[in-house]
Amino acid sequence: MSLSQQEALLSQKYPGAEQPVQKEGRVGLPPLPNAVKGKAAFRLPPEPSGFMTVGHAMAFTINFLYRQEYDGELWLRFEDTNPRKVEPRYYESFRSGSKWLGVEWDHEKNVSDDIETIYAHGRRLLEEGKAYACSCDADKVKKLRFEGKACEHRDSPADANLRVWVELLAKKHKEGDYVIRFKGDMQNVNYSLRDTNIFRVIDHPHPLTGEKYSLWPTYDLANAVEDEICGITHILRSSEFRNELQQLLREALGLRAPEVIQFSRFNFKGTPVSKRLLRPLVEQKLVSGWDDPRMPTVEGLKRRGVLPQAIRDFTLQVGYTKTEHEYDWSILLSINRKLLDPVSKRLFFVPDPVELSVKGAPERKVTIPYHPQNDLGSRTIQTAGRFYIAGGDLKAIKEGSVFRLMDLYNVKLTSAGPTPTAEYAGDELLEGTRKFQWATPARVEVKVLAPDVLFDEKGEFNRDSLKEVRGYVEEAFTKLKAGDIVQFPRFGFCRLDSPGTMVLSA
RNA sequence: GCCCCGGUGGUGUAGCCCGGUCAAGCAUGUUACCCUCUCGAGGUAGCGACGCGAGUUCAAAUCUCGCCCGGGGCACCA
Repeated sequence: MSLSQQEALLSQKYPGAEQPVQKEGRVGLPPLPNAVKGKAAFRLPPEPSGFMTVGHAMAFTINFLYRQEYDGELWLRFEDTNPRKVEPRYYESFRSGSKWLGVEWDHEKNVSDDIETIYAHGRRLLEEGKAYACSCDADKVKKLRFEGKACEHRDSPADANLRVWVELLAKKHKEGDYVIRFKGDMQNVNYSLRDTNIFRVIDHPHPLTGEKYSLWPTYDLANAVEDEICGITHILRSSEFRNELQQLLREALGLRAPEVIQFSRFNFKGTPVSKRLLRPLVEQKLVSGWDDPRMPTVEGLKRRGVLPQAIRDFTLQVGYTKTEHEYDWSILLSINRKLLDPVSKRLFFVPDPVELSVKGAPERKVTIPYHPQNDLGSRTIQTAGRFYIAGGDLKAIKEGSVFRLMDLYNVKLTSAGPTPTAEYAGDELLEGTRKFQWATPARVEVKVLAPDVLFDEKGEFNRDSLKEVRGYVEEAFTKLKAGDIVQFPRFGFCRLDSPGTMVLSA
């Protein structure tokens, strides 16, 4: 059948079908399966074993956005069941980072608060013969697990297991002497289901509970119980977490099963989020710390002048998928620029400054608005015959040609030598003249740090990841407060980091 | 090795479930021009992609199979 015949048949059988409506692309995050408005609960489950990164920020944002959309509840829950990894400063990092981001949570808790409840569930598994105490050493466990064979402890009677359990709670056993294993299936293709450990002794003080407990639940049990306690309906998390074991534990304990939506980790090209890669940089002092503006930590991004709204908009725009991805900083920074543009004061910055004396320069007191369109106030500058302009700008100008000192007047370069001179060339705005920003002798010296990716394409540390540009800024710079972001025209948006030091955002 | 899960322009994503509206949308990037006393922001136009192969079908980015490539899991970590 030819196309025209098909069309004829179509309009005959289904009149109107030949004028299809354009489908609209999805805007925002996709709807959640089985989500009921007003009855959804989500969770932010960081392990406080490192600083909050963009990866966390994005995952948190997704959960928060859904909380808003479904009018649900959001838990900030610290997964602190490994006292050896957890530190107080990291809890705070997630709290302050989330606040900064604008992610508001309704409830906050630590898994370590609920150890007794988790013990109760563990005890039940033991009583019901669904778990057992095992004293095999780690190597033996591994070997038997690989072979798909059970050890002699699997069939211990419940009261014998309970006896060990009580001893464990009373700290009668050292680390490694016993573990509690959940009876799964020693033949399962998934090794993690072959009688996984759900409790182990960790002989190390916990930052919150001190020496009170030494028997700690592992992640899967803790999570299954906690999600029940919090009434979580939807779990949105990245795909390095497995679900089968938790599901089995829920069944064994009669707990509800939340919806689970998984997505790939949020990676940025040249800036991995992984602690394994980042820690050596900090330890070897290749970066100034975890809050270095090159770092993908929330503190790093903040110092770089990335606005919380930019992270939110970015997250909304890229969404989440199961595809592996490596984001380019350009999208985030582009969003950031658009947010910054209408609210950032313009200040003249002269990199690599060269002194320029202008003959016949009229003394002026110019008032220049801080923003070309929006009312952000203005500053007044007193000018005489001495200026500074950028070395790079000067090179672009031939002797005898005219350029304009932005927002001031025109000037003709009379000598380009090592001590360049110019002469006043009228106020009238001439079409096609180059316009350069400038500074007067009342200028302030600044250093601008320009962050770049931490790793090059070969995966090696980028030695050139923090370029430094020195120059002069006009006097109004002294009125800025730490954290203020301004635009240096023809240079970029910069954030005042510390006295005399700016960080280039983009 | 075993078990999952993915592959749409340089980058990110929409579309895939329910085949035709897709000679593939949007953003970023890039090029040119317009606007602007900024190389920012804004505007207009251009560039650029369905991993490969087979099958089903009148019709495949979309369904099926095989292959290739990538990621993750296989802890007394979370």
